[in-house]
Amino acid sequence: MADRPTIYAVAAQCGVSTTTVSRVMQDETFGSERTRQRVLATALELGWVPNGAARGLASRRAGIVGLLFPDLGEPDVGQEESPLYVDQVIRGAERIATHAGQAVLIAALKASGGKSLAYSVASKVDGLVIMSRSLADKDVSAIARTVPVVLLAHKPARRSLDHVAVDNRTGARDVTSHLLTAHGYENIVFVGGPVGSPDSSERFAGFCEALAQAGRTVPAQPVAEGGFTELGGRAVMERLLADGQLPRAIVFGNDEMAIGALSSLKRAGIGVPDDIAITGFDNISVSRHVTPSLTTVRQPMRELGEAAVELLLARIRQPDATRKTLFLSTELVVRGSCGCVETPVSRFE
Amino acid sequence: MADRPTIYAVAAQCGVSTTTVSRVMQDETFGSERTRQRVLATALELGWVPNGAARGLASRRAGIVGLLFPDLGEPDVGQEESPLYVDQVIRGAERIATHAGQAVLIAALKASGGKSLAYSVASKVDGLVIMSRSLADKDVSAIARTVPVVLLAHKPARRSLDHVAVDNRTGARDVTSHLLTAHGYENIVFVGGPVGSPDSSERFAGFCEALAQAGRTVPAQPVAEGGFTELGGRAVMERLLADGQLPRAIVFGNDEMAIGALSSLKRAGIGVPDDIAITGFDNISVSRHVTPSLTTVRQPMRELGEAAVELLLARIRQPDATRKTLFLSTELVVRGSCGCVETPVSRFE
DNA sequence: TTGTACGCGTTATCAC
DNA sequence: GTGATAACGCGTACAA
Repeated sequence: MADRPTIYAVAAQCGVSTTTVSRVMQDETFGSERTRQRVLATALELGWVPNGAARGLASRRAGIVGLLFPDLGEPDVGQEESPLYVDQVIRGAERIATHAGQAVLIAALKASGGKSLAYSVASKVDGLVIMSRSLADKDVSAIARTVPVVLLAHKPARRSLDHVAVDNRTGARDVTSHLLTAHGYENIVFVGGPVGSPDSSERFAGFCEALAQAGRTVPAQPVAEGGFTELGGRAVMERLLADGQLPRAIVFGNDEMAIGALSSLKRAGIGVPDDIAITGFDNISVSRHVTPSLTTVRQPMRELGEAAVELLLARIRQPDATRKTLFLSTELVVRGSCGCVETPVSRFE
Repeated sequence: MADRPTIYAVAAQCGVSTTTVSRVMQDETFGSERTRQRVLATALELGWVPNGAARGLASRRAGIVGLLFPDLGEPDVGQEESPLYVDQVIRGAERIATHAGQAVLIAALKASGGKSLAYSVASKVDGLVIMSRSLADKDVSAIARTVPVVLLAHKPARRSLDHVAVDNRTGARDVTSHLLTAHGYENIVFVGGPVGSPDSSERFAGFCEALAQAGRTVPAQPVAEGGFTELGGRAVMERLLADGQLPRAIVFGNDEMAIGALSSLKRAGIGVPDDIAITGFDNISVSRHVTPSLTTVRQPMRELGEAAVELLLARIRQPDATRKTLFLSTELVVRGSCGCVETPVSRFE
């Protein structure tokens, strides 16, 4: 561990210049076969590995891409087996980066104080993928001035940054169309998230598109807003129940709200999907386990990670290319709450 | 993006030496308040961030720890939501490292060709956590000569490397004791994994300990070997069924085998747990969803990641401290297959 | 408290 | 095909 050998030692040992050693290490096809073998052999003999920092300094390339994501707080002991969507993104990013010979530096940013960590990471990498809600906009901007940045699932970026996001609109359209086409429900409504949420309005737009496509009346706005929370979904459902005018189906803006609604309906003795059909959005892990299991829309998190790194690598190669925005398709996950026959959790064989 | 400013630019701009700038960036309490503020202000103004590579080269510290894990191959489309245990390890490692101001570099190593990536990562970090089956032993040794290494869940390390692993023996003892104490089963047998697997023999040893503790006859060896696969578990079960001498309970060396056995029993019309009780080991994600749900032993993957990085940081601080091996406790996961009342998957509220 | 000057280990730019 | 040498940007003895 002490005194690691340097390129000088290797060069001296086998009687060539450091230049030659350096080139042999980088270029698979450099020099005469004899020189190559000699260099490689002594490197192995001395146990020499090129120093990453020195390499990075001289070549101005770290060979590392960074991934910043929001820290969701202390791990929830009971829930710790639930697949966090961030994990999927990490795996996707790792896959593409490795393929391109880049390593991946990851950092979970806490809501407070993640800032310095973010700058620290930024100084060590050739480029950065920043996930939504990891970092304040101004810090993102500052960092983006020092290193290429790709935004992941951020709200529509005003800046000139590359951006990868999910096609919320089509996802919502698909699930709504399913309700319309496969089940022929007449009275379908949409429950949105927080007012002003871009995700929510995109999903509402998709909902409307499906309705229009089917020749139905298109509402001007969501029938209610549930704030994207389970509690909010329950509150909305209680109100709808009180009104006494239940629709035949409800498209919720996300899974949490749908699950909240499910609990209200259960308590009220209303059957799902027989009396009313319910759908969500996101495909969070509990959606599969509620009763009935929730029909929803899956976000392709792994693919998001992959696409983000691909975009980033392209940007690193061509810093002046025009900014790109990529929308990935969602996938309809049909389960029981829409009225389809529930496929049981797969057992064996 | 072009021509990032250097420490010289900042020093010149605010009329101090580079030393002062450097110190202000590292030491929260350096210099007069006035100087500090001036430096910080111009750094912000110029958008200067200390170059990570230069820093690493000069200080001989990268501020990065690496994590090498085996690449499980192409993601399985259907299964992609299953929480991979590696993800848990990553999160644990990330948590501790971040806390210590270190970033985490991750790399999935393919069975073939992961070697060069491993060396590349090794050259960029201050230390490395290497998970079991990521890398050939000789490469681990070679890397360990250039940078501190902690082995994670490796088979008992012959080398003088720090090592974190799971206490298989106690886990197996716990689950066996549960069968003995909580249910009072008389005839209990153990089905092992591949012959020669250290994990399998440790678990068998724990099984025997529990038996001995309860004053039962201790077998010399497992009643059968199922190779740690679902198919193997099924084969073993078929044979036991053919013999006609069913034990009252079977402790399987891992979940896969237990699940294979479950399917055989179902087909044979034997009731679990009423006719025969079954337990597994590992707590893989499907264990929760089979019928009956599988009583098993959870391996604390997140804690493994945390412990490994803690050990690594200690090792980096004190390269010459004596080698440490850490065994983490497992956790008994009681579900339905042992005969306990099955707790339903938690719904809402 | 602050500044000078050297070294960290490699790559890149020229020469040969 | 190969070699000398100047960057690369920062940390840090040492000096002031």
